[in-house]
Amino acid sequence: MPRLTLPDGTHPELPEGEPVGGVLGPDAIAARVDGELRDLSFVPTGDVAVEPVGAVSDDGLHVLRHSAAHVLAQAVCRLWPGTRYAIGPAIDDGFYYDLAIAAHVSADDLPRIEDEMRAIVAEDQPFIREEVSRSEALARLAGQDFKREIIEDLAGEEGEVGPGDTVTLYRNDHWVDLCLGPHVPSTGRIGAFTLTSISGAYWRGDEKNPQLTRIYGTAWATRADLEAHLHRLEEAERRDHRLLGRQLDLFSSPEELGPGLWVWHPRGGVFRKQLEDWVRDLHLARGYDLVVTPHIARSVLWETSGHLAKYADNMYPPMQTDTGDYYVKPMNCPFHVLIYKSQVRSYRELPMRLSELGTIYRHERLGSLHGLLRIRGGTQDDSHIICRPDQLVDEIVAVFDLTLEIHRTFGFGDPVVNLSTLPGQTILEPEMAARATETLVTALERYGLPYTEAEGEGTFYGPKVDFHFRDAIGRLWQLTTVQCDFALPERFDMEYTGEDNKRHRPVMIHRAILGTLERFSAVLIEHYGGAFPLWLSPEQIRFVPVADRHVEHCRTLADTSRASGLRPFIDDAKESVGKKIRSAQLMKVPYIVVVGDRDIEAGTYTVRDREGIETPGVPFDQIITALGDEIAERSLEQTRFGG
RNA sequence: GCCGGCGUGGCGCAGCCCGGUAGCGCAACCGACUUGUAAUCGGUAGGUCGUCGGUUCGAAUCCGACCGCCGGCUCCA
Repeated sequence: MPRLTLPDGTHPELPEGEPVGGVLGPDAIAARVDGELRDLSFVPTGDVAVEPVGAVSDDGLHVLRHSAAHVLAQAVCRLWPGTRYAIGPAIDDGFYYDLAIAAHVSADDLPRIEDEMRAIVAEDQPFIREEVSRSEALARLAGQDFKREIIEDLAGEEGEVGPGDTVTLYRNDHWVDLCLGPHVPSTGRIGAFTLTSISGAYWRGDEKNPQLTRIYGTAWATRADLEAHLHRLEEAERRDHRLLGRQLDLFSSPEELGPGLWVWHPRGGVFRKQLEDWVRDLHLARGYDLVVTPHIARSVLWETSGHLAKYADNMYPPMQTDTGDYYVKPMNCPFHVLIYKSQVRSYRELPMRLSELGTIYRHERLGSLHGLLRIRGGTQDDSHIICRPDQLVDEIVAVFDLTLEIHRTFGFGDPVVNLSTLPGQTILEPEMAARATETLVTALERYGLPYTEAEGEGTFYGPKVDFHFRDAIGRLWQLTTVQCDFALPERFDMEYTGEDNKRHRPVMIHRAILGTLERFSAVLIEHYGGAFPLWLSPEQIRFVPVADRHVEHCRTLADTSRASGLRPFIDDAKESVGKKIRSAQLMKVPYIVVVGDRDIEAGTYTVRDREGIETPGVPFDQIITALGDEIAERSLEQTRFGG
């Protein structure tokens, strides 16, 4: 009789041939047996450690969602016999299944599919695991050519599953799928789910392969969890920068401009000025030099840099002119190299930190464009640090430090750091590649940053470290990138004269901390839900005259505010006070001051903040001082005038 | 780029399936009210229905091409 070890330390014995589920209680939907995720129906052959897996755990949700994916495919097969099913994994927050459906199915059909899924859940069909030979699996899944391909591929893999080996099938009712499992014991355990969207996806993600219909859904342990999740989605929708950008009159992308290109309106422009001035000042304070470079350059520059060889797909096509072909820049680095090379450099000049808010154009795939997050024209806070090899680690560590300082200012959570190693296609010699990666690792360890490795995600000229930051509603955004480059100095034959009076090759660090300002602005808008901290707010204080006779007084207040460096606005529309308050709130104006007879007489004012909290009797210079302080501190909280 | 959905005054939408020369709300403008913390009332103006072509006596509506927007195309049974 197998002897079990349960998490509570007890060691019950399990009758021979009995499944582990029997001892795990009613809440378990799966089990962890000696660390492996298993079905409740798993029958141990010897002594094992067993833990119950409940639906609320990460493991449990994964199992639940994977099972829901099966039910989805099963439902579609019931509705449209002849449907071929490909893959249906659990993903973050949900699941999907890729299907070749024997009919044209659109979003309108989702409720129908959902109803069919509910029927299957109501039937409470047991999930039955079977281990069968490959040939039997092929027979059982006759006509399922995607499954056949997977089974045939498995046969080709070394080790684990050789030819003739068994594969696992899961069956509920008469519907069979090739699957490793595990699954919930029966369909009745899939409680709270809903289908969310439908779209196309290629078989195995390759556009040369046939296109399948992908149906997405989400599943949770309880209805309350599902609803909370749907709420989070709504919250994300409310924060959508494309929507807020229009509502707050920040920017737009008129069709005449072209896809992925944006114009910034006055309100967006003043926001960007604040951001840009601050970033530039910060760089100057950290020993960077500001440079300015043009938007286009001759093709020879891009030949030397290697962009034309490796990056041409992402560049706008060349323009022919009387002096040859010119390309619009997709990166700033070659220009900064030219600045470096404008003189003979001494070791004493290094590190040289060249910084620019450089506008670049990339011909991104049409379908990948997305608001300001994925654009074809944008401005990077781009710097290139050119240094001696022995300065490299210190310089990278300094970049990490600046990165964290900048992101703390915006109130992001702790970063998730990735080290991306080189991709297959690179212009680097293997030896240089190894050195570059090693340097980044040393810097990460020196600064004490925990990181995970992402293989092959680096750029064509070097490996990189990326920082992802968590926003106010828990989403991660990749913002900062730091790249270590031994290739461009070589290609451009960059040199400096060393202490030994000999010529040496410098090393280059590419880094963008905010990334693209457009993209970063979008992230900030979503992070703050459009309610910017005062220092970034396009409009900082709005004066609302109660009647026409108060407009003049508002002008005086606004003038004083402006003279103190604030951005005021007077709403003298012929509307009710209530209406004007409402429109100010909708524009997320930080402070509203209603001005009427009472205030003018008293010489003090009532301040209303974004929360709608009103504080009466505040002297005007106190308002000015307080807002000045809030701006100077770049505070993330509004001033409480009540004390 | 590929697949699917969508494209109607500045914005959000109805009308399209079952062709017969466009409608609502907000915003804008004008007028009245002169107002005290999230929408005062009344009126006016504004669209050749993304573009081009086709079918038809007649097209926002049907068909085709193009342009644009949205979602997806990585997470390996």
